Amino acid sequence: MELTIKEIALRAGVSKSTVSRVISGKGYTSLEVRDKVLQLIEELQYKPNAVARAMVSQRTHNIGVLIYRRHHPIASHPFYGKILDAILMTAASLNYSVFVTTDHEMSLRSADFMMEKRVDGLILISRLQQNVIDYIANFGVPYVMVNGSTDVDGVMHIVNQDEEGGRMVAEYLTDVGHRQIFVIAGPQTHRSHNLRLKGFKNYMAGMGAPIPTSSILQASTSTFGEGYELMRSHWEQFRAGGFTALFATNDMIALGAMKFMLEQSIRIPEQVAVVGFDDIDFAAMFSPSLTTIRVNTEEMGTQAFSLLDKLIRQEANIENPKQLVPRLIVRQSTE
Amino acid sequence: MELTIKEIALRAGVSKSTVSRVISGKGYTSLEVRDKVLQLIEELQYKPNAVARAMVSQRTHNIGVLIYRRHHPIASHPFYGKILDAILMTAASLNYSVFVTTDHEMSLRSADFMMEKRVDGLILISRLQQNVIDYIANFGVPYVMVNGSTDVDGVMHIVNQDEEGGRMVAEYLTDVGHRQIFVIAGPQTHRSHNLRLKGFKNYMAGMGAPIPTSSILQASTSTFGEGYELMRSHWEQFRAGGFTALFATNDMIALGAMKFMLEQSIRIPEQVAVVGFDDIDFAAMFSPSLTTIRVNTEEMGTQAFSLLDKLIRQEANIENPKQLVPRLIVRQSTE
DNA sequence: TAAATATGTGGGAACGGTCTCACATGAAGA
DNA sequence: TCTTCATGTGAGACCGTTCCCACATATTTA
Repeated sequence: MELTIKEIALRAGVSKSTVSRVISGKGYTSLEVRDKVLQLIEELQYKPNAVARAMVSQRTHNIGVLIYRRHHPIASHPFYGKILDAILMTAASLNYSVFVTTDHEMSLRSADFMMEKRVDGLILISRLQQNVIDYIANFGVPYVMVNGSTDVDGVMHIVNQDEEGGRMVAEYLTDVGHRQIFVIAGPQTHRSHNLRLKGFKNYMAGMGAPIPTSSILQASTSTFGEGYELMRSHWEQFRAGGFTALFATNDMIALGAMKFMLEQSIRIPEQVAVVGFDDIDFAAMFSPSLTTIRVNTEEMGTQAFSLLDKLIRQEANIENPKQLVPRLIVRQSTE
Repeated sequence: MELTIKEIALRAGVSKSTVSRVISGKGYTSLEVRDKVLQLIEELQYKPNAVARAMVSQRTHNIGVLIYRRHHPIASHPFYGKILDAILMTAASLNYSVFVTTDHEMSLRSADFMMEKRVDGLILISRLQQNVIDYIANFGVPYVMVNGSTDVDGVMHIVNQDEEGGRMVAEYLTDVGHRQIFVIAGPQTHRSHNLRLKGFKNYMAGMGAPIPTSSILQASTSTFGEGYELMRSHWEQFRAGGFTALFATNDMIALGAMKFMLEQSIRIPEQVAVVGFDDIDFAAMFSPSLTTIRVNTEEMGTQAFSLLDKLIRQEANIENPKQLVPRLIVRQSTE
């Protein structure tokens, strides 16, 4: 049925051991035999069976990416999708194949599946519950977390310097003269939103212009719709408060808020300056384009995979990853 | 080392055949033995080894998604990413795992890899060259193409009714009074752009208002940047021609063109009405939101996988998929 | 010249499952 | 009572590789 090493061996008049040696390049083979076998492989389009290979080597050279989500699939998510892309690229360059799965929060189904498929390692993106980590750790598969909702002791975690990013926003906005700044903060259940807010607040307090709780709106999801809706319902408060700038802890929220304001013919940045966070593709495309803090998603994906690879290869002295350095990108929404 | 069926059998005091029977539910097993084995499996957290299973069943229950790209990874692409998401969902519900790979045009590296991994089937997204198809077909693996750059004889192809969509745009724009319509057409190398343009032109000609070649701009890529750039370089021509509407054969181009016009303080839709195609998420978020033709990407992904599953299961009488029905979504950019 | 080493090859166990077959036993049908 | 059949179990081949080991032969080294 399937074209096997045995068939090649038969045609070449040698044993399968010899063919195996030619393919792997390990051990001795005469030039004569090598040429013959290689030619046969080319001719018959023989592809080694990675399944059988995994069976004996106990390594599949496959990894799994688990993306946790609340309600919707997010492989196409403007932020997480970028990270995924980088993982895909890096993995391919190191000859790994990648299973991509999304799962409901708390569900172990995907994780289960990946265990059965005997992936060499896992990358966990976004929110991740303790039970999932326990489950995976229990199974003994190496894993790396990317931009998780919380830090977990002993878990390798690739994250951005979110607190520093929040500080940068505050520094920039005050530098260009803003004092009355309104904030829409993403879900408190997520680490990055909390740290961004923290960095921002701390700097402002340090400047002698602390942000009162009343100027901070708590978003329940970090979506465009939520940003739009919160801006709509609080516009009167915003206007009355004499605010000149808005900081949203991610771009999606910022963009949603902007959309509402533009519909009300509020001029950005003249009446309201807006700063987001993430630098998703759409931030630059929006009109006006959005000033934001760029999170190096490509580096996140690359680092996550490289780290996982080290873990898989059981390299010695693996260091905890350094937090990624964010960068302020000034665009039309503030100047 | 690994927890195997043999170990379970040992502890339960039965043979591995019996354990296998309990797990698969095939054949007879006494209630007593069944309970004991099941309890042991639960207790020891035994996960059947899908690799070994694939070895004997000659079915991996894995499929591969190949996304071809020109220059950049596109798992995070606003259009293809949506299709990918739908595939991921559908596949998961049918207990398949999905390898996602992107590759350079013409490269067979990813395809090769998928063959070695012995995927049960392949889904090919976007552009796809004859050589890749030949290569895969030669290997005898079932495959389905989604929104490919060209139709290929005998290849199952999930596509949108692009020509009909183009017609809908023309009908709508003429209905609301536009006669002087400017067009930016995406790359001629892609089937969908050609058909969208064709449907549009045919309707206009039928209305006695044919579109002269001079009002059709040929884009070399279907990107935001290209839309922006083409609009910038041809704005004078546009203005002088007395055009009142713009049709771009996809949303990204349309959005790019809009971005330029908004920067020039051109009012949309009062001065220029704009219609795109695809209905990517950003279309609704942009300000003004974009009137467009919705392509049912979710259905595309779902159909693609369902079809592939039928092919894999060698179901009888598999019909060629029906083209998906597009829908006009009217938004702020035209009214 | 004998022993050690380099070079080349094949046999067969192992990886962790599935599945066919043979073989029990007990109950039902002739 | 003898056959038939449903129920329950275990032995062992097999899937396509890798890799260890045994065994040649040729080439060095002592």
